[in-house]
Amino acid sequence: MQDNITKIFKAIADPKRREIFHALIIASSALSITQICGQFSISRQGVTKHIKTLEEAGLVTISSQGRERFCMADAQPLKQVSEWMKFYEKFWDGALDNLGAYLDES
Amino acid sequence: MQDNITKIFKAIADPKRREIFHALIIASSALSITQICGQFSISRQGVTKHIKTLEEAGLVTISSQGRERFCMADAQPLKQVSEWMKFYEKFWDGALDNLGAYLDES
DNA sequence: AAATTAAGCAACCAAAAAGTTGCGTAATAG
DNA sequence: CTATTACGCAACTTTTTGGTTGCTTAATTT
Repeated sequence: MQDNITKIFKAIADPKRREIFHALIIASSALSITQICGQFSISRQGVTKHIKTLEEAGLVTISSQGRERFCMADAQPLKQVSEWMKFYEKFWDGALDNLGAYLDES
Repeated sequence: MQDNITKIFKAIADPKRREIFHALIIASSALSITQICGQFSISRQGVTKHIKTLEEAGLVTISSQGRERFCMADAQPLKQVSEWMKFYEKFWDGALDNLGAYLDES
């Protein structure tokens, strides 16, 4: 499909997916699909699709128990985003000065 | 359209746009649309559209000079991404321990 | 055993996104 | 003045995305 970091970026680019991810992060336990549905105004299948996207990005892990599928957020992949951004931080504010710093270190 | 941070996320979610942004960041001067085109295998209009998306996210600023439009990257909006991520950093590695830290500070 | 519940799958739909081509126009070069 | 260049605009195509509904299956309840 697309490379890993693109999957992560795309996953968090959607506001509803960010909401779902957030809900899972702050949940005290893993949540089933139905439990997640309860918090949002979209259909179960809609939620399922978002969860799948998040899962493929590694931002959600799922463990099946009986007929239920419990979802847990995993923030780890966001490290990759952080890594990606590290390069560009040099260019925040007073781009020219920091560009100098960048050139120095290379 | 959509809120500001979503625009930023969406802008950088596309790999070609990340490439263009990168090319602009490391360029020693502002680049015209045509100059940017030279580095990528899509049509000029394709580039123009990507530039527009980046511009709307605040990641590119444009100054017109005669018939040319010179583009410059601005990394500043990425700060917002960094801000957004700050919350989730607590949950990297050993989620449980860090969750404790999060609960303490709230 | 029958009814209910949790969820997957597939098909479908509408809107957005990524990209193209064609044409017009204003600035610059010859 | 003419030719060329840099670009915007508009229309159009294809893919992707966000979302839906209907149906099925497998676990649970009652």
